[in-house]
Amino acid sequence: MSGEDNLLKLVEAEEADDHDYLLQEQVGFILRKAHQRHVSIFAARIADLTPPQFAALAKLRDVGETSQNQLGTLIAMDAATVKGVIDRLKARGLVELSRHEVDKRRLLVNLTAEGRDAIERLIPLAREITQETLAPLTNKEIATFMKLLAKLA
Amino acid sequence: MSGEDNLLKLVEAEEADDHDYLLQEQVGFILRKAHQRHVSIFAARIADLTPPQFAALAKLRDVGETSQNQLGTLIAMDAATVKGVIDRLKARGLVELSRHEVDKRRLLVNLTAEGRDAIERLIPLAREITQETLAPLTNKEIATFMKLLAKLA
DNA sequence: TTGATATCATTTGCATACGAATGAATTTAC
DNA sequence: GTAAATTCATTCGTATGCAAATGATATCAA
Repeated sequence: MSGEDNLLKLVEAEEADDHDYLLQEQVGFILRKAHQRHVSIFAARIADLTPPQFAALAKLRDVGETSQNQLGTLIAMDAATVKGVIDRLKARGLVELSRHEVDKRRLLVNLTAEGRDAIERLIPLAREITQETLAPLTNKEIATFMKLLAKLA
Repeated sequence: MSGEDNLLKLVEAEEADDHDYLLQEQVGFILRKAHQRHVSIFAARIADLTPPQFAALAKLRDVGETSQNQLGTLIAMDAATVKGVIDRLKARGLVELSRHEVDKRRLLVNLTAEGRDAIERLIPLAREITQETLAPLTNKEIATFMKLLAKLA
């Protein structure tokens, strides 16, 4: 029996023997590998920033000053994770922090001039990263894939 | 202009103004979110094991005793990462380690009886995790998606 | 055979990622 | 108006994930 038959079997929820559970056909495993490949492509093109750091800068460019928590929501990071990311961007002078004047719980984050320069400079590279990540697909496949992937995210 | 128009624009490599770079349309960002969602589904169904730990056990079940390095290759983990995963499985008595008799560099990893019981018990849950992860798609969409995702991984 | 390479594993350092607990500030409910 | 609940941020602990450096062993090549 071929791997594709196994996939079909699983999809159709037919009986599947426990002894032919194949890790390499599970969506979670392949999703993890696809993500790894993307991160590797990213690192090759943008060496001095990680994808989460880039995401924070790109989103700040998009929405302007926001609270750390709100930024985390926008880029799908929990509070603990976003704190680390912002701390490191701050240490490098790419963002600046301030307290919200009315709601004193909130920590406002904004791009510095240097941070704005950096993100503007990096966006063309990010477009190339997207292209390279999707390079194994035709344009038509890309459109299909992005539509389906979005449903899973 | 709609988001889909932006996507189309990007796919077709037409000119794209730098001021409308949208993070939430980039494949890397959505891939990261889809992966996060899968991990969350996994944790809800299998609380006492992480996806990488499960992958190690499932692959050992598949191939039998192997070197730590080889196992890492099979489950797409570098040497440093796989060491941590195996150490934790060993601490819980799910795998056992031994030295290769001929090649003394190699550290052989194998399931214990307890490890084998665990993975056999978990495989049905893993099938459910796959199903739930893919639940937003129809069967036809699943087949398409898995085919395209595999090309990117 | 021995010197250069390559492989296997380990360790260190850094960066996500998230659950859980905590404290401060705000909002809601009554 | 106050007590309860919620929100925002921080901290801690654990677990990937990977680059780089190191040491031990094995293989290759001259």
